[in-house]
Amino acid sequence: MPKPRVIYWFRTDLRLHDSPALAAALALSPEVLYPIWTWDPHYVYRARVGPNRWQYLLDCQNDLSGSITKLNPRSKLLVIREAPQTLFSKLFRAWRITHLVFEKDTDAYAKERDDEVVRLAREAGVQVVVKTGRTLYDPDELVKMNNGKPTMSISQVIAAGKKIGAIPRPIPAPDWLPGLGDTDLGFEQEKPKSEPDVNALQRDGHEASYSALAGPNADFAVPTMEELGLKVATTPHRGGETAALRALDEIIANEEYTATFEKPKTAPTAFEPQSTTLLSPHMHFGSLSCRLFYWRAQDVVDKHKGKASQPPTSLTGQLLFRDMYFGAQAALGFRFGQTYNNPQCRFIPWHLPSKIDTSTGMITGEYQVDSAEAEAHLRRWKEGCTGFPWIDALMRQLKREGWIHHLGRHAVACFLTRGGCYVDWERGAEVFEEWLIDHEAACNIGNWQWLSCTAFFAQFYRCYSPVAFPQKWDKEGNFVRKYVPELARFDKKYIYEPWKAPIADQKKWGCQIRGDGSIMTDGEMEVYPKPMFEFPTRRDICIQGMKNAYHVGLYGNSPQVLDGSWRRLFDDQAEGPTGGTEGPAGAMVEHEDNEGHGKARPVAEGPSPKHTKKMAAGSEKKAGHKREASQGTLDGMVTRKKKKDGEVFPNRTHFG
DNA sequence: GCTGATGTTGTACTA
DNA sequence: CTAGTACAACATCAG
Repeated sequence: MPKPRVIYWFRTDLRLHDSPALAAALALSPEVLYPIWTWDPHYVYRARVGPNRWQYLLDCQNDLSGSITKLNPRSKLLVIREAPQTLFSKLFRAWRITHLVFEKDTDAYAKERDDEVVRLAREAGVQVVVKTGRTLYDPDELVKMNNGKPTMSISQVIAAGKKIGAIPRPIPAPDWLPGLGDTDLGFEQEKPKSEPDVNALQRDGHEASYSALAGPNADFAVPTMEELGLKVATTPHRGGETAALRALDEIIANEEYTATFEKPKTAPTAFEPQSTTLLSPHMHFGSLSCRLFYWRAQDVVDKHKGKASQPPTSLTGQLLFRDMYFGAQAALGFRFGQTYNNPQCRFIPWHLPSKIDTSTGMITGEYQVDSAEAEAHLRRWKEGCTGFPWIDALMRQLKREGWIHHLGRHAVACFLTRGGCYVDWERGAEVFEEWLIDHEAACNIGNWQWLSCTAFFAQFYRCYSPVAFPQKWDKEGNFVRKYVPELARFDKKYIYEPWKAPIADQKKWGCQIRGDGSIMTDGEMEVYPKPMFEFPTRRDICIQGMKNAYHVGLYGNSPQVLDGSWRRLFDDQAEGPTGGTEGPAGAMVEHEDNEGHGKARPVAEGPSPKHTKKMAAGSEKKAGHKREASQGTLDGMVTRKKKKDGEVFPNRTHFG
């Protein structure tokens, strides 16, 4: 029996420690082991990735390659520049591969890609070994133990996890690796389609990702930012397993911090050092095993029984939330990333809704500009010139550094969606996807749904104020002073609402408050924009809009959402109709032009007559429900049809 | 099916 | 400065 010739396919597991998949590869006692990375055009052209996350990936790859070489001088990470879907068949043949091993990934795209690669392996007679290692529990297992349903609350995760059993203890890194075999390729590179390219703006140089299979020097080296044509990264955060393990050691060494950590009590205004661990980007790239993190934290908690914090607020609780989002994504697939056709998402008629591809039922990546005002709000939010220093400081930190505190994410997400701009959460999620170094599709999508009260969370009347909230954490405004330096000299009395400062003081402190962000300076004087709306007014409008949408009671898979007839159930100009004229499923709906959409007004108390008149067909009244009792006069109120098991996923459209 | 408590992370006001 | 309360009101969970 000849010894196995193994490809170990690195993806989001850029580490040697606690890797069940790598251990499984070594357990085959291979003759040769090829550690490879496939430079996937999906991430180069289709997924939104900014320079900071690219840099972080390269950090991880360089560190990993170095660590591999330390274990065997005749090995390193081989970066191969072709789509895995076209590469593998050729690679199996060229290197006479017998086994392909990789870590399981339940991300919607990854699942589709891996299914295809597994198919190619079968075709080539190559055995495939897949192991879980990305989450505490296997997300598919978690869903199974949750009665086949997406995990939508932390108690469901804990209950399902109990049924699965103990979270495995981490396994040590290998102390040796087999060497590479012959690395001749002997086949042509299939160049990927570079259009459409959502990342064109991330580059300022010539894009040469696919110059040659093994790179410009034919040595399989990790690319450089320059080579990829990417703009220079501005993040101070560096990736790599070595840095990750060092950071974890430092955190765990502080037993008090580790044992008593409570997320809601960590300051979103803290910087140098931050109040949370900053381990999330390491877990995204797999340069840190979440199970190593879990057990090192849990061991400290066990040692300090009694005074230690508990899930969900503790450190281990944060990891359980991560598993919850992975479980929801694993159950829903691509639908998880959009409201349209997602049974878990409440339907809210946000501004700037996604365009839908009617043949697939998927969002296209483009959106309808139903309101010029909302479009301006989105642009100013993204660029950090809303005129609210707390929001702008966070967005500027996000753009520059690729990371902001979890509660800061709450603040800007609430502000963009249900607590200010009434813009679709999918727009915000796209910006985070582009800029976060720890962008994890499942967690990002889940958190945006949470904050926008689309799924997971529903208390829309709890609304973050861009003034009161940061005041609670940082009375001096030091965070704002760092990231919005033009306000650095303002008195703390005005630091979160500088437009209230007298003109004379503004001049004295070297910054005028005027304009919409398009003017940055005026001679010697700096300029910071006026707030783009009066927040208390907008908050009230948004809360009324949310209340109204909740009353209408549609979900992403409601027939009226699928065919576009939902518009008839919402008042024109009440916050917020989209004013669009194209139905998502191509259904043209009669609809007056929403002229002057700038002036949204709060809807009257309770649902308007329109809602009582036009019920959502397919919904039914909840007789005797206390919500109806409290609104007794509103006889047409519609609520969600109670779903029974098996009804959650109507097989209405085809996916994948 | 009902009730009451709870839900990682609100605000504004009062005492 | 901190603790408690009303605000207006959602979904889930335990019993």
